[in-house]
Amino acid sequence: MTISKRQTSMRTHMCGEIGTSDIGQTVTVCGWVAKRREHGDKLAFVDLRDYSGIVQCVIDNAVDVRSEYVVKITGVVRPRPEGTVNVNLSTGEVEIGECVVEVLRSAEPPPFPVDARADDVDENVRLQYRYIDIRRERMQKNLRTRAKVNSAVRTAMESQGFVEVETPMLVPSTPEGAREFLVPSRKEPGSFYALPQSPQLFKQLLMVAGIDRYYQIARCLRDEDLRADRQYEFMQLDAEMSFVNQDDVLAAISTAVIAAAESVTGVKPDPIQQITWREAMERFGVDKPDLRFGMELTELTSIFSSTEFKAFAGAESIKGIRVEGKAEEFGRNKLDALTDRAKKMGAKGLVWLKVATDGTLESPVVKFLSADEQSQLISSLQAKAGDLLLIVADEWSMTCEVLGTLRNDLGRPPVHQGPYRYVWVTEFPLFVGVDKETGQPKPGHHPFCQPHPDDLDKFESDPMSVRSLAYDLVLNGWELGSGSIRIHEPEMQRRVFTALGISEDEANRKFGFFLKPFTYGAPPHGGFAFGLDRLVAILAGEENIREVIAFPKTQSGQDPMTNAPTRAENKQLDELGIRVLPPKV
RNA sequence: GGUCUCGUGGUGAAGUUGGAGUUCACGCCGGCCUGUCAAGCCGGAGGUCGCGGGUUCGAGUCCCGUCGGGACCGCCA
Repeated sequence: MTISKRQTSMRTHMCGEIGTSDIGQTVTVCGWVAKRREHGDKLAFVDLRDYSGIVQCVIDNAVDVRSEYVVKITGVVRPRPEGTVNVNLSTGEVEIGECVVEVLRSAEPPPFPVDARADDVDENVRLQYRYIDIRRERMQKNLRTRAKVNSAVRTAMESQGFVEVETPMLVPSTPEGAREFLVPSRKEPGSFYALPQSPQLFKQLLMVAGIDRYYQIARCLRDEDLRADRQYEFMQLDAEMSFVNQDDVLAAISTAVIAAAESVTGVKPDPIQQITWREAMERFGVDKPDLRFGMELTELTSIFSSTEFKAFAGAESIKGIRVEGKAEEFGRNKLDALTDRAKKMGAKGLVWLKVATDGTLESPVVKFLSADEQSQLISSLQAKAGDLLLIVADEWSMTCEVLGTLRNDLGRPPVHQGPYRYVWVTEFPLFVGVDKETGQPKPGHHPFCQPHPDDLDKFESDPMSVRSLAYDLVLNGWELGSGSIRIHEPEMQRRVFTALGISEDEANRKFGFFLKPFTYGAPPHGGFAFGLDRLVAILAGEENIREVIAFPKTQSGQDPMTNAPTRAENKQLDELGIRVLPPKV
């Protein structure tokens, strides 16, 4: 026996799908009472809700049904009397009359309105009663959007020959990376599994294992502080491919992302453009540029090559942004706040100039700038009367970073506001910064990432300038995910470990179980993973991934509905060989 | 770990230089009502102002601490 998408033995129609074409039919609908309006002994209106929408049922007022009662209503679809059509309701041209009402279950009054008004309710209360919150249109839509994305991604991956393989949730703890959740072993007290931060190790081993193209919609867990775009557990499209170069991986993932976006918006996004990490930093000051607005960083270093102004003289990099028409709006307080922000990020200072109505510059520092410098500044930034100009002179990375942050602060629209601008950022540096303790370079992505073939000659002489075959996918300034071509040759891996200051002993100790399989014939391979929660949130028009997760945790990592995490029973702890320390005072 | 911010009947808010748990809307309970639709009218119930101290004749309001929510920084190879 098969069952239809909607019809069951208890109902013939969905509430929100009843329309004029059903007029005259006897229908049975099931759902929750959204609203009851009483009009004397014999007449009452009941708005019945299921996930598809709301339909008005005309009932005998003697029937006692109240908010959120679960009922089954059988009646005849009929057009509404003239003048009583409700244009705000998809079913507003019809109603169900001659109703027989069966109460399947009574209900307590809900703690908050089960409609858009609950958008203003304290999120903690919504989470405490999440099963009611999810009855609302917004949550129904978001969770169904999520399902559409998952489905589109699966279809796209499978159509490209990827094989879904499930990897374990109980894995060994790995020394690098994010803090892990640990799971105690009962059979071996004192030993622990970790919950996976990602299936990284396993998917690369699947390449050694000849799976060729692997994907998984994988749950990943990281015990790091939560944010609007971060939860302890989150879902990724995780993929890995053999015998590929970077373009192959980008093409495969682009196909999946574009399919996901199209499944939700109905519009197929343009091919995803690419920029290098260097260019992203030069133009936008961040490695996850938001391409929806301009205000790009303008290169000014050469203008001030022989300047008298001490703050600019000898600076490695001088850049500026033009904040269009904001000169008047930014008084002393706001400018001081911007300067503070820049200094907190480590900049020596922030220079601001305003363009007056006569086109001249106004600023405390203008007297230090030559007429030539001033005019070049105005022309380079294409400054016009009423503009505010912000300039930073510092080391290249600091200059970019500070202005990039100010650009986002001053110009960035909410993340979900269209248009959707996807971009691949490629050629990330292989090493980023230096470990404070060891003085050795730190991996930009992870230590198994393939260096850029054009930079191999600089590997030992100038490691910090070596690019990698690592890439990020960015949407509207949100990092969706990242990936790389991996190292598959032990010689190259040794060079990278050496540059990182990891000895052969240490490498074998930390990564042995991972490195050994590579000696048995590892194909060239690369992969990618991107966060589905973030993609769904943006496509659903939400600013917070909690809105697209059925049962999320609060910022402190708790679930107000289940009260997790809870204290373990002594009996359980005994069995696991665990003793809990008294709370720190 | 840090910065900022919020906490007042079930929900959302207002609450003035510190002066009685005061107010508004929704919801809830009861009554009226035959065309409403986030119905309308009448009546009613419902709060340890997150919690604990302090200042004061007097604290929702001021101070200190604490708990909880949120945003951000650190962190997230």
